[in-house]
Amino acid sequence: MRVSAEQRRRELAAAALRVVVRDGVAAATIRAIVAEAGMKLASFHYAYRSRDEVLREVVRLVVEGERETTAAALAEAAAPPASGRADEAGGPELLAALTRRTLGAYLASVHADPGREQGMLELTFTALRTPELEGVAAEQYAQYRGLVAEILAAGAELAGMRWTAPLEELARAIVAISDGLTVAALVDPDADLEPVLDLLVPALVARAEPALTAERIPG
Amino acid sequence: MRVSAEQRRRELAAAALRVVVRDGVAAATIRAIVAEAGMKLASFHYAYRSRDEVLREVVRLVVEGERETTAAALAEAAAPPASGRADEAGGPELLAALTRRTLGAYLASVHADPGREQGMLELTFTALRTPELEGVAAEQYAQYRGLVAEILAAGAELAGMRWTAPLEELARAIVAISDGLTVAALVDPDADLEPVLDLLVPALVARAEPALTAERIPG
DNA sequence: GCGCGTCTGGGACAGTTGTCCCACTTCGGG
DNA sequence: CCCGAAGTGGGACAACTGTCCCAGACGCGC
Repeated sequence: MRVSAEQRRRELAAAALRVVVRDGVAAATIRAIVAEAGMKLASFHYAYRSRDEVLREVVRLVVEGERETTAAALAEAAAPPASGRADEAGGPELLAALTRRTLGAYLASVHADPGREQGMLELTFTALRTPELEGVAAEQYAQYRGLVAEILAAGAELAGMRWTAPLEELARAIVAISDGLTVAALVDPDADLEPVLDLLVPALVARAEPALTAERIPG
Repeated sequence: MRVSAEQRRRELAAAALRVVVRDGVAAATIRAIVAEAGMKLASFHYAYRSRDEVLREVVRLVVEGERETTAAALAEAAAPPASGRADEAGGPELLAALTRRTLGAYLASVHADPGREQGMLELTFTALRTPELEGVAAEQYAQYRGLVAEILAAGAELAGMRWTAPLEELARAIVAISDGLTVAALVDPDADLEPVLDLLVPALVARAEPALTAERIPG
């Protein structure tokens, strides 16, 4: 079977991601990657120049994946409104519920597939230690913050609220909180992190106030 | 020069820690460790059975180090009271300042020596992936939480406050926050994390109330 | 139909790794 | 003083790594 180099690149990157998630970055050798992809060793250097290059691609792949997950999450968050929302629940309470639910969903995904987020953090650390991957980690996290900012904006709109702190600032805080929760969930999968969410979510929502909608301005 | 096996174990563990901090866990090969310690390769297997065994020892070493750092931090936190404290500043404000200062000091240490905390996280992740190191990560974080709980108790006492949430719960949250801030500082060393602290510290202090001291009970 | 460039297969290479071994040195107690 | 045990030195080993090479097979455009 003959496949284009571009197709091969994608398959190899996907295989590399699977290996990283399952066995960790350290185990993601070129041989392990091509085996996962069901290819021959030589095919690798036909598609990529080096191991670092695949890892860079993997990070890109992951960020893209998060983007899709985010989009899905946003759609889902917008779904349950049918049961009546903006009028029934107050803005702040709704925003808190949304924030809470989103963070909770993320945490559930970590519990469901711990290797995934651990692999991501391992990738980040590898990038930080590898000169050839300079800037990859920073870029990865900039993307994360951008995604979170989108979610924040969407959530506020949904709840009829307005953030009183810069979105980038809030996004940075949430990304940090997510990473912290991730490590906590990885190290101690049985721990109940709900109280931690209860502690942190209000701090976030405290940075929002009811938005003045067009309907309410006339008063 | 002839040294005892015990001495050699300590020196090797210390050398291993230096390598992990400077070059990462992946670079901490047996040869790199003995080179760092200025020993011969054979000396290693005379002191340790395997690489995993040193890593386990390194984690223990690190936790001990954190314990000392913590003790020093507690002493320092107790120092500035000479300028008048409990009476001058309100309990909640003081507790907030203490919390803020402690987290800030930790963050400063990450900026001062990024490799150290990255190395610690790498060690944790390695432990999570290595069957021979099962339980090491959980133990490491249990110790962390214990240390933080001590700091919390001391801080509350200093400020004449009382925590209204279980100490273990608060400690878990703070450890998670610290990890999140660590990753943020590692990935983007130039970022200003002060606003994030401003956001999170009040959430913690909100779980404290003025303690009823003996002097105030009579009323 | 066919030639040429694209892609594949298998192997080879040097470097590095963890582990082990055996001859040697050095010390401490008799 | 001297012998046995504790500690040291240097090297060897197989396994594994990233990288590279070259002969061959395939498919597409002419």
